[in-house]
Amino acid sequence: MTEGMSLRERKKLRTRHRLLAAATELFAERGFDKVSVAEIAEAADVSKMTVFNYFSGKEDLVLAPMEEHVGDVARAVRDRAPGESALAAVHGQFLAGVENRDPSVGMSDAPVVLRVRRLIVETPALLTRAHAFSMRSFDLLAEALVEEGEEPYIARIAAAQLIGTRNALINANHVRLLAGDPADAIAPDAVALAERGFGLLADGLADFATRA
Amino acid sequence: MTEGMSLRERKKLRTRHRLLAAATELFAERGFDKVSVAEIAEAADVSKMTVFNYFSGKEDLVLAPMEEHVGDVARAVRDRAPGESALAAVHGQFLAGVENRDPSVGMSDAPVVLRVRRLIVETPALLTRAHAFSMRSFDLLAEALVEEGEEPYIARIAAAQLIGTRNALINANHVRLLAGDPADAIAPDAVALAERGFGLLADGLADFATRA
DNA sequence: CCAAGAAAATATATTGAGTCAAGAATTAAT
DNA sequence: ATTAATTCTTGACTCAATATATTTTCTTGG
Repeated sequence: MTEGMSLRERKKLRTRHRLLAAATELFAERGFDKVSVAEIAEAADVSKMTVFNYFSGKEDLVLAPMEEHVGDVARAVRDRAPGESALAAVHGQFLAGVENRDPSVGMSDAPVVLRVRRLIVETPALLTRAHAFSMRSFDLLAEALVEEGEEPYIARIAAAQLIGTRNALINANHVRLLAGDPADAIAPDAVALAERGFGLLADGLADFATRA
Repeated sequence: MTEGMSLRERKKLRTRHRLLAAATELFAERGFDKVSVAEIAEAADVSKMTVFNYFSGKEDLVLAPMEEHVGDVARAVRDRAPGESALAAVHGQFLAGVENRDPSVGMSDAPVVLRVRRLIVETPALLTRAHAFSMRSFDLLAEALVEEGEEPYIARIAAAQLIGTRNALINANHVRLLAGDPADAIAPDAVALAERGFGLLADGLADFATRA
């Protein structure tokens, strides 16, 4: 696993893991805001500055793993089969994630995932940062659509609709997981809600919530 | 305008305006991050703590005026005519804003508005905070839809689609205004793009960006 | 009109996140 | 092995934000 790495690189990786472990431990114990970066540095036996060298902010000590998924949606659209619409690609990628119980679509009930998730929802700074990832996800999707020849402004509108829908679906999963439901119990509902949510997008909101 | 206010209240309002003016001035001159709150306090002839007494953070010195509009969309939906859909209400409210050259839909080319807008887009901290307002806007809209009897998860999905579309339209306006186009020049395009964007939502994305 | 009480502004101190310039350690090249 | 280039680490610093105590300013009942 670490072969082909220089001493420097191996050390770096170990330090990174020490920092993540120390931070998660302390945050889970006392909450995000009640732990200072200095304490984390001390627990991982490095200087405060080194923490910022490895992570671009205190928030990233929690959210770094999530960052790898910002390109998922755009990739799904780029890689879609001939004849498939962007919406179908996004829908399909979501369903695959549900099937795999993937944390990136809010479908893992692993204790460590839930603990981190709980930490995120009850910490405004983390929610904000998580939202920034979603923004990035949106940008990448819009870019992918533009590269396919869609008009930029239209691409951005469609991307907003697709990402917004997906986020709402992920959120619904989080709500249920944090309420204590096991992933296996909510998976069928997640699939059904996705059908309706993306269905709304496919068929239109024209008559939605029409006042009596 | 200020009748019915005690001397204290009038003074308070004036101090608030002094602070906003001083902050905007300094930020425009040297950039958000290069100005300290202490300097703003000094320029407005007030103590540092008073700044935090009037505004909940440095960011609000720029974004406070925007906060008043977080409820606009939800209100438009609540107040819509019988027979009108939620989408039509949001669309209508947007068109009205375009017509009035309202900054809240990105349609004012007043120099001071443009300066603030430029400041926001080039300052990550401000973008983040602005995004939080949009989040609030979304929550309020979802709430309004739930109160009308829509299922909560569906309401949140629809709200995400509506707010996302609207934000993308507003963004398009900002891009063009910052490129130097006058509001009168972009208004017709804004109306046309809204037609297409909300049209996408009304008629569905089913065939959008289908791969050849 | 004035004195007592309420509200607001100020001065000052503390905490904690994030930046910077300079030095220490690792790697690569001669 | 010596040196040069690169990368890591650090201590000292800046600044936002909070907390506390003191002073100034406004209101109001007698």
